[in-house]
This record gives sequence, structure tokens and C-alpha cells, in this order.
Amino acid sequence: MKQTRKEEIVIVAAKLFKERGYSAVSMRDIAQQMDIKAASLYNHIKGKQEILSTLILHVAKAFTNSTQQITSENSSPLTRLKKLISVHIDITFHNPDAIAALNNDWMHLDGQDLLDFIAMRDQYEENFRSIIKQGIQKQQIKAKEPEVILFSILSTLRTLYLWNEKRGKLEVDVLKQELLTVLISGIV
Amino acid sequence: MKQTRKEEIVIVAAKLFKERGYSAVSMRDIAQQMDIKAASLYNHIKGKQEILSTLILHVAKAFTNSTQQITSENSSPLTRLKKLISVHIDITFHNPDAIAALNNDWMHLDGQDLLDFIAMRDQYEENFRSIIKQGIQKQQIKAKEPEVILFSILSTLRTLYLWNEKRGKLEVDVLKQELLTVLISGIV
DNA sequence: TAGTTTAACTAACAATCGTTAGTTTTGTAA
DNA sequence: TTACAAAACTAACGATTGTTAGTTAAACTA
Repeated sequence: MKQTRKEEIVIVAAKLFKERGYSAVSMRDIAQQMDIKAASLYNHIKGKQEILSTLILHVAKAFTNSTQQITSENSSPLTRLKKLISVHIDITFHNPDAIAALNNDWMHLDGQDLLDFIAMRDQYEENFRSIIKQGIQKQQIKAKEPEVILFSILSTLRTLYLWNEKRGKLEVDVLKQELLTVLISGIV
Repeated sequence: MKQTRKEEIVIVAAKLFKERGYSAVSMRDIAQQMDIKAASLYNHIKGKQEILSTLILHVAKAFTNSTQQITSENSSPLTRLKKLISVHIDITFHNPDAIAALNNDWMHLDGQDLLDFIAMRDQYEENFRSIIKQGIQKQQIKAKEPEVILFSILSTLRTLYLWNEKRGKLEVDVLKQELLTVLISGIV
């Protein structure tokens, strides 16, 4: 799985975007990090915008695909909710830098890319919401306000990328299990 | 409570920072939003950096003050944890734009401001951690990994500012109660 | 009303931005 | 070794950035 020069650029840029944000990173910054000049980047990419959209839309599609599949399963709402959380954790730890951009810099997408992203994001959220509502209806979930549950779970999952360095010795599987417990069963 | 021109600038800037991020907002953008020219801003502020640090350090201090007080109370860990969460919600809904900047643009602080912010942030987190650990020790909290609990609660609280518009008809007190339930007791 | 402060203005600066054009070097295949 | 493609380079562009200097208009104070 050798990566192309374009992929290298996207990976390097992602790290910088994560640290400083899209707007605060210049093409010269990215180039310097690769030991080349800014103009050379344009042999491989169309422009700064293309780096961002490649980065974000790629993981956005990963989320959409997995989620779509789980949502249409036949298992119980709670089972599907757990799977949704589990998959989100997997994707996050596999692309932490891209997800930082997705979270923090999506508003700098433009044109059709921005519209596509928002559509995927809304659908992802709607899938989550639908499962939670089904869970409440089947009395597998007891809280009254689906929006509060949705918000609480999504907040935790979305911020998970920040935990990649910090989590230390905690293995992904242990973290996943512990997080599922906390999110589903509470802490008391 | 009439606000000075400087405060007006900070408020207007905060809204723009929230939408696009600090680096993507120019002094001319801020000025235009106030129907004046960019150079006129400098009659009231030293520069763009001062807007950001005023904005962020002000709420950071608010968090530090309330949290410090609650942490040193004599009540049970779980009571203190609930108070901490409650205060965080109050401060958030009172300054949603400033908190957006605190969350997303703190890394653009410079010099002593940056050091001060990081110190306050670390201490805030440490206060939270300490209470959670006490709760586990006294068996009021049952989960094994304090870091996972800390992370989950803080993630939800930190993202709360996004919920200001979205929360719709949900009253702050209702939201607070519901969120406390979800975070503490889980959803099943 | 005269004097003074406050807050706006115009004009411009040096630096940096994303990007393009044209050229040279590097690496590969015949 | 020659030919060609890939990927680097230098140089520069127009636009935009944060900010300063100097000036003018408006609003309070004596």
C-alpha cells in the first residue's frame, strides 16, 4: 500500500490543520513540512481547497457507509446503537487527523463539497436519532428527551479524536468497552 | 449595564469567530459588521490578539472561579460533581460565543495569555478529575476508568455551546436536569 | 461659546496569502 | 545512452492581511 505524493500531502496537511486550523496553515507551511517549495505542491493537487475536501469527504463517506448499513439492520435498537458507537470509535482511531478537520474545518469547504458534507452529516445524525427514538419506543432506553441523549453521545464521539495521544496505555478495545458502559449505563 | 465600544467589538468579533474561526476573520470583516472602517477599531483595542484574549480569558476565569469554589466544598463527591456540571451549563448558555472561541481558537493566543489559559484549563480538568476519583473511592461512582468518565462528561459540556440555537423550546432548567440524568445515570 | 476629548476617517505600509508560468533537475524505460 | 515523464525549482502576480500615521468630524466639558 504505497501512497502517492498527493496522499502524502494530504496526510501532512491534516496534521497541521489539526494543530492550527485550516485557515492558519499556509501552502508554504505544508510545503516546508515536506521539504519542498510551495509551488511544487501544485504538481500534485489543484489547490488548498482540494486538500481539505479530499481529507474531509473521505472520512465522511466512511461514516456514511458504515452507519447506513447498521441502521438498516434487523437487530434491536440498543444493539444497533452500540454498533454505531463502536464503529465510530474504530473510524476515529484510524483517522484522527482527518476527523479533526471534519470537526473543526468543514465550514471552509466550498461549493458542492460543502453541500455534500452537510447532507451526509445530517443523514448521519438522523440515523442516530431514529435508532434512539426506536429505543425509547421499545422501552430499551428510558430517558425522555431523545435530543439530549443524541447530543450527549455525539459530543463524546466527536471529541474522541483528541484522545488519541492522551489515552496512553489504554487499549482501543478496553477504551471502547469502557466508553460503551459509561455512555449507555451511566456512572453511578 | 451600558457596554463600552471595546465590549461591542469583542461581542461582534466573537460571533464571527464562532462561525468561521479566528484566523478566517479579518479586522475588515469585524469593522464591516459594525459599519465602520478597520482602522477605527484601533481607537478601542490594541489589535486582533487583544480581542481574542479578552474574549477567552474572561470566560476562562469565570470557569476557574466557580470550579475552585465548588471543589473545596465539604459536600459529597457526587453532589460536587453535579454542581460542577450545573455551573458549567449556566456559564455556557450565558456566553456561548466566547466559549466557542475558547474551545476552537485558544491555540491562537500568544505569549503569557496562552500560558495563563493552559494553566487554567489544566487546573479546571484536574479539579474535575479529583472529584471523580473521590467518587470512585467512596463508591458513589462505579466505573473503573476515571479518565473515560472525565472525558465523556467534559466532551459533552464543551460542545454544549453548539446547542444554544438548536435546543429550541427546551428550557435551560429542563435541559440541565435531563443532561444531569443522562450523564450520571445513563440511558438504559 | 471655546476647548478638549472621543471616535470616526483616508491613505498607505510591509508582510504574507494562494496560485501561475516557465524552467531545470531527477528518475525510469527503451 | 537517449528520450520522456515526473517532480522539483525560481520568480513573480494580484489580492488580502494586520497595523500605523495623520486628519477630520462629532460630542461632551469648562
